[in-house]
Order: sequence, then C-alpha cells, then structure tokens
Amino acid sequence: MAKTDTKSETARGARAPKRPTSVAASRPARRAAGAKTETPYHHGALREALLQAAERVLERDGLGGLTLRAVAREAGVSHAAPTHHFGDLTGLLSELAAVGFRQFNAAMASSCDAATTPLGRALARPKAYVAYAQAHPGMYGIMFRTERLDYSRPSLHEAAEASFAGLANAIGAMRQEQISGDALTMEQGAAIARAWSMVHGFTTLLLDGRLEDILGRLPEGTTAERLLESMLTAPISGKLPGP
Amino acid sequence: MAKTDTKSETARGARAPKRPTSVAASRPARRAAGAKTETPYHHGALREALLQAAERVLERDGLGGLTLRAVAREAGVSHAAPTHHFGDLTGLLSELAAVGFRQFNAAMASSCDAATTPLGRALARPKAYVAYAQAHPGMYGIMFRTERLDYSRPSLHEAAEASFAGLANAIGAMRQEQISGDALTMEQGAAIARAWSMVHGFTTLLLDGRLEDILGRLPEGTTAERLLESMLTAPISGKLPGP
DNA sequence: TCCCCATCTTTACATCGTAAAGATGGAATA
DNA sequence: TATTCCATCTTTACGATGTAAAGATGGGGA
Repeated sequence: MAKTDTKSETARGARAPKRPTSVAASRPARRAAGAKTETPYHHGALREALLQAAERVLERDGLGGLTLRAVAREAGVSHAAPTHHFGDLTGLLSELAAVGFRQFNAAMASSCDAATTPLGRALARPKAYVAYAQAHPGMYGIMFRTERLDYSRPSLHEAAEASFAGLANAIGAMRQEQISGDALTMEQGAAIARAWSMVHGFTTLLLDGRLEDILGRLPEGTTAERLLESMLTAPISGKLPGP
Repeated sequence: MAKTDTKSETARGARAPKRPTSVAASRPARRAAGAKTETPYHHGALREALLQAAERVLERDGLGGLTLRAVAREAGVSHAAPTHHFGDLTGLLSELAAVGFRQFNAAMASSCDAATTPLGRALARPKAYVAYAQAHPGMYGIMFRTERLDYSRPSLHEAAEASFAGLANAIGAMRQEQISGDALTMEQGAAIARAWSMVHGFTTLLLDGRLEDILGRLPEGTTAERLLESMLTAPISGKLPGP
C-alpha cells in the first residue's frame, strides 16, 4: 500500500544505507566548529534550512514544483519533517512569502536611497518593484497568490504591512503631506490605489507575458523598463486615464 | 490497490446499481422531446456539460476545488471522461478561461453601449471590468492564472485577443486616433499599458483583499467602485503619478 | 544518572492527474 | 437490413501529493 512512499524514501536511504549509524557519524561535525549550517539535521536550524530549500526549489522548478515533499527532499529530510515546523503547505508558503516581502522591502529601501535627482527618486520605487519581480518571479508569484497564504500569520502580516506602509509613505512624500496611519482622504486613497494598482498590474501582466503583445508592436528593442518609465512619466492625453 | 477509486465510483453506482440497464432506461428521454440538456451522458453535449459543470464547481468551491475529478462528479460521469474532451487539466482550464473571456467581452460591450455622457462612457469600461471580476471572481482568477493555461489553444487565444483589441480600441477612441494593429507609438503603448495595468492591478488587489486596508481608512462606507472612480478621475497631484 | 519531550522518521491513507485497456452504441457501409 | 467501425465513455492501475498518527532519538533538565 505504501509502495510509492517506501520506494522513494528507499532511494534516499540508498545514500545512507543504515540511517541511525550514518547520521550519528555525521553528527559530530554539527556544532564542533560552530558552523551552524553544517548538517542541521536533527537539532538546530532545520526550519531555516527548509525555507532556504524552498526558495531554491521555487527558483529552480517554479510554483508547480514547490511541494512539501520536494522541499523535504531538497533539504535531505523525511517528507513529513516540514509539517512539524510549518503545520501544512499553507504555512510553509506563508513563511516563504514573508521572507519574500522582507527581501522586497530591503530592495525598495536601498534603491530609494541610491536615487539622486527628484525624477530619479520618483521612478526608483516602481523600477525596483518591477526589477524585484523580474529577478524573483516565483517569489513574487507566491507573495500575491493569496488563496494559498495565511495572512493571519504574524510574520507574513508584518512584512506585508511594512511593504504597504512604505508605499503609502512614498506617495505622501510625493504629495508633500504626511499620511496618517488611521485615516485617509479620498484623494490620498485614490493616489495610493492608483500607484499600487498601476505598478502591481504592470508587474503581473509582465510576468504573465501579457505585455509581449504591446512590447512587440513598439519601436524595435523597447524594454519593459522603458515602457514602465513612459507609462509613469508620459503626459496623459485624451479625456481620462482609464480605458 | 484501487480501493479508493472503487469506493468512490461505487458510491455513484449506488444511484444506478446496474449501469448499462439503468442508462439504457434513462436514455430514451434523451432526444425524444428535443431537450438536448436531458441526460447528455453518452452521446451529445458532454463537452458543453462539462464546461458548465466546471463553472458551477468553480463558483461553488473556488479554484482549489476545481479538479478534473470534481468536474466529472458534478457532471455525473466517470472521472476519466474529461480527459477525452480536454486532454488534461490545463486543457479544461484553458477552455473554461476562454468561456470566461467571452462572457467578459460581452459584458464590456453591452456596458459601453449603455453609456450616455462622455464621462460615463469613459468610466463604463473600467467599471464593467471590475464588476465582472467581482461577480465572477473564480473565472477572473482562472483567466489570469497563466501558469495553468495554454494560450496556444485557438479558442483561448482568440477570446483573449479580442479582449485586448477592445481595450486598445477604447484607448484609441479616447485619444481620438486610430490604433493600427501592427505598430504602436511609445505614447500609445504607454497609454494602453497604463490603462490596462491600472484596472487589472486594481482588480487583482481588490479580489485578493489587499485594498481592504485602504477602504477601511477612507470615509465611512466608501465602496470599491467609488475608489476606482476617484482613482480614474481625480487630478494627479505631486510630481509624478508613480509611487 | 535518568527521564522527558521537542524533533525527526515511518507508516498509512484519501485524493489527484493521467495512462491504458475494456465496454457501448450510433452511424456508415455492405 | 445486418454488420462492422470508431468516437465516446468506463474501468483499472499507478505514481505523486498533503496530512494524520504512531514510533524512534537524543539533548537537556530533574
């Protein structure tokens, strides 16, 4: 009945025929040299190791390949090990998304600091936004694949909240006004929604290949970044910006 | 080995203990009265019935519940029947997304016709866009869940292409210029990308619950539609529209 | 020193997608 | 009209996945 499980785990076992013995043999190196990334098998940093393994699997095999068992395989542990640390698949994905949001926030912050001119500063955020998504499409995909996430998890909630706060602050700075945390005017809300919708929409359409059509019809060699820039800076002709 | 399959299919069989006999018994009603939706089991409109069943399952159980076997169950056929009509899960999802795009295009067209004032006409499209997504969140989710779709399927490709053409034409009309099919100026591309990104981004953020934060901080009882309107019509303050 | 319990492994099972072979019956053909 | 053919649907089978539950293991406190 458990044929497939037995077989797949036997394959792993082939690398370490007698598990207890081999594990015990490799264990002494664990904290001897203070290298905490060394064989974090039994005690130690399995949780972090699993998150790193998950990120590797995600970048290598995409969202479709990111399964609990694949992550366990990548980390070299039994397929049920992740359950103990994350509860279920939603738990792992949520923690991984939190990692993504933290990376994302860091990228935004450092890119804003690097800007010099006013125009450069205004464009730095959206450019960094899209650049992160292009560099880590899998991560970005997870971060906004809401139906598989649990936003009630503190780590995810906080990281996503920080991301939103950064956006709101940037808008406030551009409008030369303070944006308070608890109340917004209609104009402020509209400005935030517009900025976020525009950049997030552009990013998802880009990652989904939906903009290829437009890019192919533009002057030879126009990049997505160039289109984004035009989209954000070009004067708005016609009666309304909406379609 | 096939215990679970046998059991679940046996449950279905309980409704029709001896399959050939019962099917033969219910078959006469099939085309007798010309009602083509009557027991389209063996020959007939199984393909359409499966698509309708899929839409039902999607609206009832969401994306997570939309499996080949669930659709087959909903349609009252064996779990392998869908495979013959759609090849695999990607095939079914793609055809269902095509149905969605056609519904979507129809909704857009009829809503544009109903508009009277210039402002109303400019807002009709984005409003209809968001309204469709809110009324059919599962469908909209599928239509833009690219990793599970096969855009090389003619029906999906055509329906999605028509949707894009409608958008481009609307933008062209607003800019009072003809948008040719094969080439775009940077301004035109930017206008299309801006409009599409804005509305698509707003929609996905809204469906993902990401705008709750903003809506909750706006004046009491502000709806998503009202926010969308402000977003599209409010003057842009600050140096740039970008975040 | 010994025992507890967090951590990890084993085992088990329902469900899913998919492949392949077997039935069934309408329609073309003789 | 009788027979064969083949598209359509069903059965059976298998590997993979998520998850629950019980069994090992070993570090750290009693």
